[in-house]
Amino acid sequence: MNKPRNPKRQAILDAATCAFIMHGYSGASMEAIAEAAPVSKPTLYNHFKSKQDLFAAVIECRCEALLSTLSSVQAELNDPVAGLSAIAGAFIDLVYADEALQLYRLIIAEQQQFPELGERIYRSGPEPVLRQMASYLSELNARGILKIADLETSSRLFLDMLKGDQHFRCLLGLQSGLSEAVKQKLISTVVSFFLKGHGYEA
Amino acid sequence: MNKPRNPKRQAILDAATCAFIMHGYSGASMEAIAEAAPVSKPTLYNHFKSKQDLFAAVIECRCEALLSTLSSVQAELNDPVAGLSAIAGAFIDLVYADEALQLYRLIIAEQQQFPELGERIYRSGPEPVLRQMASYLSELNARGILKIADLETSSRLFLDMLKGDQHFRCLLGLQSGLSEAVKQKLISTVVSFFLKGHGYEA
DNA sequence: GTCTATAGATCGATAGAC
DNA sequence: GTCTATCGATCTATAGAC
Repeated sequence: MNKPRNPKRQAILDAATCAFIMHGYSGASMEAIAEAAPVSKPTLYNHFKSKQDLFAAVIECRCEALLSTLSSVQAELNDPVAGLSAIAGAFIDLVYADEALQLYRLIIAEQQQFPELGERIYRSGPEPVLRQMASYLSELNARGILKIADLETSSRLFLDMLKGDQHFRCLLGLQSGLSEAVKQKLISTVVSFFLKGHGYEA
Repeated sequence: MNKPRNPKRQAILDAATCAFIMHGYSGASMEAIAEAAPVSKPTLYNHFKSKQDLFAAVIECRCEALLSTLSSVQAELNDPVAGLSAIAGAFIDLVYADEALQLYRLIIAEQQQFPELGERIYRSGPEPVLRQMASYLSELNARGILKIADLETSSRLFLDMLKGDQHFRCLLGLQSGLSEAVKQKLISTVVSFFLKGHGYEA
């Protein structure tokens, strides 16, 4: 449908992404987006038939960009401390990234205006991560390293501790991310706590 | 400054609260708020000098309403399972309440427009809860029931597990809250996991 | 204090020339 | 496809009568 390389279209998408992130859906005007692109309004409406259409395209684009970083986490199976730490590190890098935080804000903000958006995002973002985590824990179970009864719940708790209050503080603008030192401390604390809670002896 | 009992002012605040929650700051119009109150626009501008002023008043009002429910959690000190479960239950009731979820969405959404808002909310909401939690854990330490090295971190992890992925799903509109059964299961899982992770034997 | 009426600006979206 | 110019609606905020 869309020509893959259309510089104007991409310029519009970039300007719109910036505008929606900065001012929200209602706060961003098509006029300002066209001016920032920079194209005229009719050109804008040539590429996207409406404001809603443009917004959907922006969300889709951001989602793909974020998910592409998710794929390759090589998880060590013999050393659960190293394996869980690697997963934790990748997860933190993903959800604390500036672009991710901006996307979080935008989706949560417009959930009332676009009810189907939240579900689509969750299915294509957090849910795959949860499955990947449960799958890794299942492997640890199979090797007799851990004995976890409820894989999904344990996966959730593990990720929740990594994306908890600190993440909320980022969403509120109290911090802009996690320093490397804080990140490493968080990972080691959560991993050791998680393993101890599941009866693993180091 | 403000007369404590002003029915019109309260009607405006109620209408504005509803409008901001439903459509966000930019999406809610002073015209619609005045119509819903119902008062005329000049009356509205008599009570609140601008849209920003009205928004600040709405946030303040909601914050007070939510914090008033926070105060009285009687924590059992001899039985950590019962004590932690009580705290967990109150915390869940607080953050999963419809009004709280709506407030979360609104604050996160408008963080870019009102940068100081996030900090004020955090200082008057999550931070006191964190202190209360740390204070309780400190008491358990003093009685020799637990041996927690980092009270703040442990408090955070405990609360994070209660307000994690499920809370995020609520913010995205995938669920409207927690059923009583899910809530009880979450509490018992988290409490036992937390105690085990800190070396407590039941 | 409260209303009707409206100013002044800006919004999303479009018509028509090139 | 891209532009200039503009429509019709709606927005925040205010002037003036009661």
